[in-house]
Amino acid sequence: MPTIYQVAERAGVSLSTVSRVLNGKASVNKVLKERVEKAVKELNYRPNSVARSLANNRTDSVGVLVPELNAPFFGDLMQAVESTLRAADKHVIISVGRNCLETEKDAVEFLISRNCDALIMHAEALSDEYLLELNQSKLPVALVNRQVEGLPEACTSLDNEKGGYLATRHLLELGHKDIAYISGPTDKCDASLRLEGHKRALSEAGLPINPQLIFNGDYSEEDGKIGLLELMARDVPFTALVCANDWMASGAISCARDLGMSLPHDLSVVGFDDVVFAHHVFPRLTTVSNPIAEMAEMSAKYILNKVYGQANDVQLYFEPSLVVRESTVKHEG
Amino acid sequence: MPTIYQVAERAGVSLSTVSRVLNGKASVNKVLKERVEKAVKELNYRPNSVARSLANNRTDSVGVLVPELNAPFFGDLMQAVESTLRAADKHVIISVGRNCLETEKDAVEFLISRNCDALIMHAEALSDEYLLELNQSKLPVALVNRQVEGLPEACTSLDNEKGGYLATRHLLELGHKDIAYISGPTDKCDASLRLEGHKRALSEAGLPINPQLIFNGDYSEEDGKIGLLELMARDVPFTALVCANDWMASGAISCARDLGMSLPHDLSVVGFDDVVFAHHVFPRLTTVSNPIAEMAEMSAKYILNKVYGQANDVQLYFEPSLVVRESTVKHEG
DNA sequence: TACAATTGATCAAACGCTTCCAGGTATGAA
DNA sequence: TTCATACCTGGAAGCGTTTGATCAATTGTA
Repeated sequence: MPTIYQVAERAGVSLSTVSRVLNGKASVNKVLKERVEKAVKELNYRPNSVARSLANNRTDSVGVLVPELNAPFFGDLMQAVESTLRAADKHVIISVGRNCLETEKDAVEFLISRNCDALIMHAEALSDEYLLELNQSKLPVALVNRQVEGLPEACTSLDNEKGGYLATRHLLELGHKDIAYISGPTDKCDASLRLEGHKRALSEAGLPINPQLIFNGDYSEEDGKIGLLELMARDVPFTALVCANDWMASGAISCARDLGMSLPHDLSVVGFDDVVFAHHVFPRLTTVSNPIAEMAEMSAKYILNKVYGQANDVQLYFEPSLVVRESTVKHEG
Repeated sequence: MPTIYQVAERAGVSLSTVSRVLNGKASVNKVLKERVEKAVKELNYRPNSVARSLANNRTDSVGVLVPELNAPFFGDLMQAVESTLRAADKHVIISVGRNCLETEKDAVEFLISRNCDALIMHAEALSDEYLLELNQSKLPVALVNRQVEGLPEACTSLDNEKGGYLATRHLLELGHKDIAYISGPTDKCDASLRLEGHKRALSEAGLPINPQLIFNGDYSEEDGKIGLLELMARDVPFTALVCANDWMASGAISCARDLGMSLPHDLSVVGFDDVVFAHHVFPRLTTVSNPIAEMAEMSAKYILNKVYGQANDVQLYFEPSLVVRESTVKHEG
């Protein structure tokens, strides 16, 4: 591997000059510049990014923390972050948090020890205070799909309340009146907002909110199944079901089918997130789209602005929209 | 951020001593060692990984190249690589290749310029020669799910032929005799081997191989659909269908249903890979499991051995197995 | 007691780059 | 022609480590 010194030697200039040519900051005599460029080509020189980082105190790398890698939702997130950052010649160091406080902290420590210039995270267990302190003391932070008090400009988020509202209103418009709901864990902000939206839609339609028609799940496929069984066991009839994410919707649907129900006629189901398999389930899932890729892209752009002096437009709030497929039909009766 | 020098000062020793304590290589007087450790704690010192890399000529980072991030198959791969490497305190830099020669080369260049110590890749477009040269001249390489001539110990791979064989034999055992096949792109090794396996199963059963029952797809969901339509248009009857991956199987299944067929009775379908959504499709997909996570883990361990002096057992060849779900049934007749 | 052997600590160079500072050259004006 | 100015260029320090060479101290041995 040739060094900058060898380039300088070959071009017959000092290494400061080579450095200047490479970074294009200061102006350099045209003749020398060309000599340097020629030497760079001939030697096939590439700057050593480690040495550069040491001198610069900046690594051009961004840590990314996600709960897991093998889930469609986070795949979309990663994809957006990687391509945005890569286009700016920054690199992405990934780390997984497993949705667990200890692991998330570990992961952050790990990324810090790697001298990342910034962090982009989808962190669910870390507290607001921790994130605030991190952002102040150590390194800039961007949160995807989460609101942290005190970091308004660093957070992208979705109007989850509206999403819940859209899902339920869609069913109401189809004539359903008895609508069950399988919620995500209500200590999580997004889950409780989605539920709020559901309730608002019911209220606006002048319908009562029956707690017997609400089940609290944990966003897992399994809990979609358990939720449906539990709701049916309560013996309050319903013709439609809203699930707070697609996993639970899928679980509920396959459970319903196992019970011998014919979907969507016996039960209309709406999901949330529009993950990749939403159209693989049968009947193809009507769901609320979650623009996670755009949110992730914006988080990346925010970091690009904040840390690397770019000036991208950044949108922080996102609106969900309804994606109507085949899992919902008119209520006859 | 405290430096090693400040630790040395506080502990009243030279910085070389601190370095030795930290790296635990040379022996250090117990008293001094404790003083150093105390100082490290008090200052909350963490070694600067960039400076360390410069001095060591080693970054403790491994580049990972995958075709895409938002696909279940590669999510499993990434997950396995990340956790294996992370446990060894190495970090993972990701880069996407989009299955395109130019982009893959770019991605590799990018990772090289980032001074990775090694590369783990699921590369489909890069030639064997390129990979060989890369491995020899620049940095060690591990290939997941691919065989490269000249790099036997660096490649993990699946017995694709056997996978194709298992899929078709399963259908034969269910009494099917007219079995269609939607292949992946036959210039790809895995696709052509899967097809070989299919043919072997037919031959062993004494059945002819009818080219009219074979369609060449490109592994996309869309081509599953197109393939089924084309096969049906050829007017050679068949009661079962093997698809060379789950995406095409899913496409074929939803197309079949759109045509009014009742699955699995009108058509048994087998997929390949057992990706996460295989059990979301309806009927739940019978498929051939592809132990991509284990292969990825082994690739990571191989790198750990080769570059970082570990001594893990590494398995290079993997056997697929059949996962029977509900998309295949006995042929009546 | 004196010397050899061994242990352990320090010094200083090296890793490859950036950038401040000083000095040199060319340009234009007086 | 001379001097001030602006513009470039080269020298050298510094980024935070690691590590081989060197040297001091301690222990053991004759």
